[in-house]
Amino acid sequence: MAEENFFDRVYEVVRQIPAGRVTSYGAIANYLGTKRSARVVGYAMGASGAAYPPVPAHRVVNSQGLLTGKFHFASFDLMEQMLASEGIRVEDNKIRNFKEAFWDPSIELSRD
DNA sequence: ATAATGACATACA
DNA sequence: ATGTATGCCATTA
Repeated sequence: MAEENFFDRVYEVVRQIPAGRVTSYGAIANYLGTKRSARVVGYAMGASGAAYPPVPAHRVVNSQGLLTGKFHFASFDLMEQMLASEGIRVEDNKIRNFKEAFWDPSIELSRD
């Protein structure tokens, strides 16, 4: 078994994302202290399919609010479908109210 | 151990 | 604003 410690960190944070909110890979990486490893966060998401409990990877987008990982889901529409189902407005693979729906772990999880 | 890849981010033209 | 280029960190081959 590989050291999924880092992945576990990512999963744990992503799991704390409340419904109707989204965050960016960089924000998660920043919260973990490895803000440079935003790519690794995305990589961890790819392995999230083998993680349990499953993580709401659909709530994780890039800094532009773009659904870059939708092509990695079971179905392309699945990601935006989930987001739309939680109140997230998605237009052209991008989150419209991204600024409103953005959820920063380093802030939200930092409130005592 | 080295090289290549990747669901990102930032900088520059 | 858009496209190209480079950097970063962890995983896989």
